Amino acid sequence: MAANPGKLNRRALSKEVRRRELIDATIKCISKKGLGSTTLADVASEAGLSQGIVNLHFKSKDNLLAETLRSIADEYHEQFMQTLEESAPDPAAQLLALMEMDLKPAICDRKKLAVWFAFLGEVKAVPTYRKICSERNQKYDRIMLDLATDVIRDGGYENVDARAVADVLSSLTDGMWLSCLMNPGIFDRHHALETVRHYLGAVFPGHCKEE
Amino acid sequence: MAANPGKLNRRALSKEVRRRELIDATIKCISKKGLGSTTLADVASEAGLSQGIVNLHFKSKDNLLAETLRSIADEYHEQFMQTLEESAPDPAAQLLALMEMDLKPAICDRKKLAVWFAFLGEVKAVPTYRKICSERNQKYDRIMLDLATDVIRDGGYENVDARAVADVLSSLTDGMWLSCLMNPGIFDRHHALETVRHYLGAVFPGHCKEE
Amino acid sequence: MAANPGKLNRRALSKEVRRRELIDATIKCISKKGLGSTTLADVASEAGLSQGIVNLHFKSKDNLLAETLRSIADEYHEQFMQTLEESAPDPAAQLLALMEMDLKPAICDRKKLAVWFAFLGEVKAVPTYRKICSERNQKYDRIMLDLATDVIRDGGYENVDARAVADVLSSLTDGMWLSCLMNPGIFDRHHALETVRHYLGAVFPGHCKEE
Amino acid sequence: MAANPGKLNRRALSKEVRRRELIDATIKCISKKGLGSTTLADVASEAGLSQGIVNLHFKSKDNLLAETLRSIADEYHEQFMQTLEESAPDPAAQLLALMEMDLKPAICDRKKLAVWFAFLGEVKAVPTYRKICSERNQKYDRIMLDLATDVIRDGGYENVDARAVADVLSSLTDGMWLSCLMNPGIFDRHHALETVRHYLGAVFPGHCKEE
DNA sequence: AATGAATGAGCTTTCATTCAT
DNA sequence: TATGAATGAAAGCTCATTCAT
Repeated sequence: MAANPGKLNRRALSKEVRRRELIDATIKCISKKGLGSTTLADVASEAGLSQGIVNLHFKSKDNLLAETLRSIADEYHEQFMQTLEESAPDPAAQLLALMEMDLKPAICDRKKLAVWFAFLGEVKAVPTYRKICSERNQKYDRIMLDLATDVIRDGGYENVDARAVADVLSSLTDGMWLSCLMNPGIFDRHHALETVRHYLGAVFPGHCKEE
Repeated sequence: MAANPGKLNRRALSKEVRRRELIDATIKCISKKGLGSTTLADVASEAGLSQGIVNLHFKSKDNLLAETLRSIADEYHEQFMQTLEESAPDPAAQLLALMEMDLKPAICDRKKLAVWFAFLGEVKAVPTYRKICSERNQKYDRIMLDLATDVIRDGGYENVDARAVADVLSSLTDGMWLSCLMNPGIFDRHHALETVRHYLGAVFPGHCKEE
Repeated sequence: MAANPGKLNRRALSKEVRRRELIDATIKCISKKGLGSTTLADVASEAGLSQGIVNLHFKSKDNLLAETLRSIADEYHEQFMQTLEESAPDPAAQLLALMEMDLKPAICDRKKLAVWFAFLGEVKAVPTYRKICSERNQKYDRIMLDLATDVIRDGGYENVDARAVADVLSSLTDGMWLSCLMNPGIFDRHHALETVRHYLGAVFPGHCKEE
Repeated sequence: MAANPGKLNRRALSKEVRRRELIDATIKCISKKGLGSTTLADVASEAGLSQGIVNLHFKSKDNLLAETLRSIADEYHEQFMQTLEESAPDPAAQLLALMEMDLKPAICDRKKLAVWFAFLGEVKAVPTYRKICSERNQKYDRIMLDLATDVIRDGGYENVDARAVADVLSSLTDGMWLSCLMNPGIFDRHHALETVRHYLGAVFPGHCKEE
């Protein structure tokens, strides 16, 4: 159908590549200067491109920021689902694997966390952000809840509340991330992981022993 | 001693009152429009005063924002210390009281949390903010750690790690606040409190039974 | 007629004193920060008085500046006339005395010259300033011209143009002042005086010999 | 031919040309309104361009002003050097030519002088200005001094001080310019030139006779 | 598709001036 | 008279956006 499908593909690819480059540049800028001080000029300069480039590819700054947030959320989602699969089928192992994932250097990284919390900080004021963030959270909460339910059922922990376990685990992730963001040099990934194990060992003594 | 103490006091007072009004207006604006979209004109207008008023009393916008953050931190600090005193001397009761405090409507309030997280979101980019926030956190962490240590010693929970307990509790607070901020209408204070009790009941079964 | 003449006098005096203080403060400020950067707050602060004081005594900033310029011009005028009298009646001696006066530390002083030239710099844009400055200059030019005419007549320098002599002397003053203003540390009062004598010795060899 | 030729031209202009236009507009504005009353809006409007244009090309107002001063100094420098060359090799002729140049309508022009003295007026307060102005002056003083030395040596005026001659000539220029600036309508270029000749005739009777 | 000069709305900040005390 | 908090107009500057090339 197309006169030059190869060229079209190349073009389409190149367009996607540019968007990727710009989003990456945006992440770098926000991490360095904060959301409030990041300008389109900063982003273009970081990407080694020209002034008007962002409006060309993203139409507006608001759009670029929303896409950047979406991109971060998507990236996390991919990691999350992959971890979930790889650690199947034992729900207890899955829970632990997910918590470990949240502490992996690739995810629990000050630069990325800075961007994530920068957007979180505008959540109440920018409905678009809230939608993206809360959708993400609800999805994971649901999965964590299911896993906790399975562990309880399989392990005979009838008096443990799955909802509470899921909430604590979610909170632990948020809390550890904030700690990592705010106490650079002090925050200890290893120690954080032990805290997670401490909690899981306390509620599921048979399955998750502290090391 | 002073020639005209009454007048002096009134003047000094009035200046402090103005600053208070402007900080309150700032909090309202940030909560409504976000940190990035709050202008000095917004603040002045919210306070019912004129354009130049903020620079008159705070010298610069940056300074106003830092003072606002400090004010929020101070307010929390007061509540924290008061709660600590009122619930003394039982350390287990104190721990629970502090967690309950964090869920009090006056503190776990979307408006205030929005402001708090707005500043947190800029923490990596603005050293001033990080200093204020991390000082605050370290202080409370220390107190929570001491309380947990006391509970463990008094209750004979030799195999429980006080550090881990303190970290989980800190994380729980952050996690619940984020949940409150992001899921208006869904977040349930009572339910959150039960989650806290669920955790404390798990680590300190003799002292903090779930209701 | 006045109910309390003593008090009225004191008031009148004090009012004049305040104006004097404020004009002096203005001169200090302009000399330090320049005409363009001097604010009423600077002036009030320099005078150790409060914000609104200038508008109270001078009605407006423009007025303060005009009065300041007038004050400088008046001060110069007094010195000029006194020098003229004291060196009378020999016109050649008077000419030399006036030129020496222009180099006196009290007049050829970087601080005062800075203020004088600051106003001169706005002469084209501010008619008020031009009026004050050019009236001053015309008057002195006239006197210098008369003195030169007398010297020429008395000394038999028929082929010397009095007009030209007066112009050169006026120019010399301006040029030396500019030199003093721009080359602090390098400008040499003594040397400048010799330059003046060099000129006068050249046109009036019998009367003004170089030393 | 083009749909909007004016607009097209605007964009096509080189960066250097834009800067030139803006400096010219600045000179016009300062000459009209004075240094203290010239705003960036004035400059942009005078250039027929938009508000933000100056900050785009000059980064700041201070920078624009410094560049403007430098441009004026450069322009004078070019004229000076050209005159020096064209009137070589007779030093007496060169001296006279340079003085004549200072009185040329293109240089002894109220508009340009207003700008020059506006900057001079801020010299003590703005070190940048002083540097530009005093560098300029020192260079010309040096050249005048050399020329005077040559005339003295060549003409056998052993008892004339070259330094004094150079200083008088510099002062004459400044004085005549001030006179031109302050006495519009009265100042007479021809008469001023005669004053110069009067002086040169007095010190170098063999070389520079009055006409 | 990409550039970057130009725009202009909107921001922070300064400051002469006013006015209740 | 004197104060200094408050005003509000006007300034310099930033930056998202546009558009001719």
